[in-house]
Amino acid sequence: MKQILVSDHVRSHPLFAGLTELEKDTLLVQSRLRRCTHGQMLFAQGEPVTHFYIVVRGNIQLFRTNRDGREKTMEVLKSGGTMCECEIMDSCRAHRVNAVAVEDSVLLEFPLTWLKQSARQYEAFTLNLLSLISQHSYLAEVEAEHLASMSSTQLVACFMQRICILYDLNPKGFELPYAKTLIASRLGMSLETFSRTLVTLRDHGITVEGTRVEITDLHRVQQYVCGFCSVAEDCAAHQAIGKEIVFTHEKKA
Amino acid sequence: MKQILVSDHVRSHPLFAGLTELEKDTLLVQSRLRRCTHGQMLFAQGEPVTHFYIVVRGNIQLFRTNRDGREKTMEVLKSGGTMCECEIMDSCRAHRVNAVAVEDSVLLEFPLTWLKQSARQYEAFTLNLLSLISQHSYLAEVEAEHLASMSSTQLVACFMQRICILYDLNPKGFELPYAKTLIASRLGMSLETFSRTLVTLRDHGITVEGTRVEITDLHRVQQYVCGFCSVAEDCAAHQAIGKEIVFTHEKKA
DNA sequence: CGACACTTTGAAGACGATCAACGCCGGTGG
DNA sequence: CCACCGGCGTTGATCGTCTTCAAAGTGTCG
Repeated sequence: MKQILVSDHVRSHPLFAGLTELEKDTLLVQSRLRRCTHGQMLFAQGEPVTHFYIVVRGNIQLFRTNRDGREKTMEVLKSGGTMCECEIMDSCRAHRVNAVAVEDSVLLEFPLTWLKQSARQYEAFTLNLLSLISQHSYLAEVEAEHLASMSSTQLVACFMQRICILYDLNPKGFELPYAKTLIASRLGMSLETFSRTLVTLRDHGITVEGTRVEITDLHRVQQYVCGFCSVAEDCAAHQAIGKEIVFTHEKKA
Repeated sequence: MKQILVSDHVRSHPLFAGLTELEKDTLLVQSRLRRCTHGQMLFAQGEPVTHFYIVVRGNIQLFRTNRDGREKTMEVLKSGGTMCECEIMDSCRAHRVNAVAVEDSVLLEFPLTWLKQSARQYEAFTLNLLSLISQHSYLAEVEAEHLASMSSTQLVACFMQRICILYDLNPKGFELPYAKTLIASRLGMSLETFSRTLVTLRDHGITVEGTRVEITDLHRVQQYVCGFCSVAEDCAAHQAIGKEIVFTHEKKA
């Protein structure tokens, strides 16, 4: 029963768009469901790449570790997120990031060769994969640009907007989906700085109390954030991608 | 004659690896050679995406413009570099960057549909394209991380190493391939800061006089840069990619 | 020679990281 | 039931780094 639900969700994943149900069966039968508990390591930097993953439930943190021992969170994947497609298609042997479950999570695990073979075999899958990686690449670019051109406070404001769309939260009041420490790390700033921005944000249309967030003045927020964002449709892009990847619930058009 | 030389170069481009000469013919016949002069705009942010490009000669600057009018250089493409594959595969209609020729340059121009069709049609091409985009995505990630974790001086030192490999320059003495203003913009720092780092770099094994650079102590440079670089084989990765993409001259193994 | 693009250098200021102290909360064990 | 602890977040003070503004130096080309 549970298994079937998961399958249904995964079947509507953009990666499988344009495939027949039969083809999806063939592809999905090679997957394995994997559960992991809060704090569990999925794989570590330097370990051989063995699988491709789709997150079904929970949040997975991807991060790198410096020689100094400093950590940088590259990404926090939610349901629908994918892992390792780049490493696999790039024929990179060793993992370039660490992956750890932020909370109890469920993943779908595919053998490495599955991805390469499917990319060869199914035209639609190929294009979906290309599209997925392209989007990912684009987002990375935009993020790098944001990092370079926006202040901490703007970064956080931008994050709040995205989180809201990505997790389908009500802007008028929602809870942060994960710890502030993780968010700060994700945004590449210290926890202290992050904490301070939250106070400042009140002047820009976002009120935060504990883990509760309220976007009080969306217009002001957008003015504040997007003035420094060179990509006009940036937030729109984020939205689109968010909607596509979410498969826990349909969003109205 | 010239045309033939260009073709030869392009034929050995990693994008066409694994294709028969006949297939390459079919693919390349759809391309058009395009020359552009120093300062010429290839396309601008917001304009519709119409072509895929491979740089044959010269340097092309890709940059974004903020609402503030601030510019951020995303990339400087050299011969062998490709443009717009992400926009095309992502089915993004409008260009997300501006492209301008830093110097007189030559490009190979393919219609938009060419890329999508070729990706559908030739298995090898598909995988090459996936690999290309994956690498690109990975580099973007690494760069974002560098930006976040390294000092300006370290960034410049890292840049010097890469430039050296990418352009096949002799570390014991070479000229910067383009203006310092552009490099600074590429590295996301102000020209003034860049200029100042060059003085500091002397203490870390790199001497710069005008546009002349000499890496006097490679070991020291690497120690200085890679200590903060979380990806162990980072520079190795850059190297590999550099070698693959260069097609103006073969490098010894 | 003078105009202009490019680069260097100096001084001031802003921003974020770091260190340190403290408050809050949930869990555990006496 | 209370005391202690550890994880997490806030707040304050300080310090280093990078940006900005301003001015002057260098080079090339007409």
